Amino acid sequence: MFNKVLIAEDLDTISIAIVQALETLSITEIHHTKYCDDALLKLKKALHDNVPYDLVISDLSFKVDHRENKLTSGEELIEAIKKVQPGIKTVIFSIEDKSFRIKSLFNNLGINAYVCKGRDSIQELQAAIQRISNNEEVIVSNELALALRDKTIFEIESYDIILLKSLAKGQTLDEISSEFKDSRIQPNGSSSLEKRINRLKIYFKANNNVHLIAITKDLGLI
Amino acid sequence: MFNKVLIAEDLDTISIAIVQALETLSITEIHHTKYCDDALLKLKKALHDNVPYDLVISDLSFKVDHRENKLTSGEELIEAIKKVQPGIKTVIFSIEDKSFRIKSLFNNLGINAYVCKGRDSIQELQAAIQRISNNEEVIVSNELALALRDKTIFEIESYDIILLKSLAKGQTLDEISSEFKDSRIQPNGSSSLEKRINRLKIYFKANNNVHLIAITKDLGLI
DNA sequence: TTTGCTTTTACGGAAACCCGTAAACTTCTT
DNA sequence: AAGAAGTTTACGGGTTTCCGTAAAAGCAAA
Repeated sequence: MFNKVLIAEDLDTISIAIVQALETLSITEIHHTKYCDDALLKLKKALHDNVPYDLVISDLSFKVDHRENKLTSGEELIEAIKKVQPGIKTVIFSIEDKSFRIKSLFNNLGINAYVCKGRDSIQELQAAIQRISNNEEVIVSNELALALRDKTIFEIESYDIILLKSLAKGQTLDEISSEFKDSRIQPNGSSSLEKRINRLKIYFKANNNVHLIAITKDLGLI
Repeated sequence: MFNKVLIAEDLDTISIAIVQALETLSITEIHHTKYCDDALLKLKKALHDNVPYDLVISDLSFKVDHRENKLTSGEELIEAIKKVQPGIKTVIFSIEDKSFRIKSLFNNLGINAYVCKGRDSIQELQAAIQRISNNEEVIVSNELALALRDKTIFEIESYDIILLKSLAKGQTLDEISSEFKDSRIQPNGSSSLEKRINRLKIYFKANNNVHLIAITKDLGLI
């Protein structure tokens, strides 16, 4: 089992429960931060002092408040952590249940487990930690496993995200077209943009641009 | 101080912390449910047995799972509760921080306090409960108080919400027009709909319909 | 270099939007 | 009952989206 664990979770209510859950796993050193920046700092310090953490458990979204922070999300935090301590084990513990986003967490960040906050998430979290410490393979909490195996999930590129965000900002196709030309983003012909949007509309079963933006916003894609 | 309190909160991690917070206020009877339907049932039972609850603390959003539920949100739960036990005190404890929505909770549901889940929410929750038990007036957790006093907040009617939701569903103005005629919603001329949408676009500084929907979705209005 | 395939771009017409103006209808006052 | 004020609807024309077709450009294999 792990010895030293770092928790990044802003909600006081939740962090209490996580700490309790870890204590029952007889983990001796449990540290907790409410901000991503603090978590990275603690991790660097521990590494420097030769008493590194074995495991990080992080939320995805952190509330913004008066404090200025460099890292504003769990994704950014994990990315930064992997740069300074690539071998560390990571668990995401979040309310997010959109398969799109979770899939990208495994693919892009290489997390070891994803546990979805829910009605029995403490058990799931404990089980996930157990399995990671036994070096079992990547772990997804129950209901999500199915969604992720679904290979039909359309591969949305960052290009599509930029395009959708531009639309959501109220720009016309011509405006987006010239913006893309300025930023050297291709394809940038207004006709190609149309075609790309059309692909998205077909995939998401959207009647028109308004519908498309509503759907992708609901999915948390933009 | 209250004697008998009911908590409706789906996330196991959070409910643990709430229960602990209430225990330190020396509240003797604390009950907890993970589903809105169960909460209403418990409340009815207690009322029938002549040992009613004094206070309800509820989350706003509840995860959907395998179970079929009549009540799917904290709003619906509070509304149902007020029908069977109008005098009961109610607190909403949620992550939601959109002033539009919170304002409507006070106006439409008549809740006694709104506490926003955050980095120091346990203290705030305890303070709110204290104040309610002393019969002090309506309570909003700190940062929100300012937003709510802002009288400039545009009065969005339910008509506007329906209109925006129809747009977000991808319907055209003509489709919405005939739908409104069927549902006896007025005004329903496609020209009037345009005018109304235009008012919203001016208020929200939206360039076009796509932009308008993106903005209002971000605000949690739809 | 040619051939075939894919991607990108261009074009054109129909539909939906955007926006201003004006007519028709309500409602209220006198 | 007539007029004023406000609301709802109709209409017209410019812009943008929407959608099909086709040309141009890029690329790989022969």
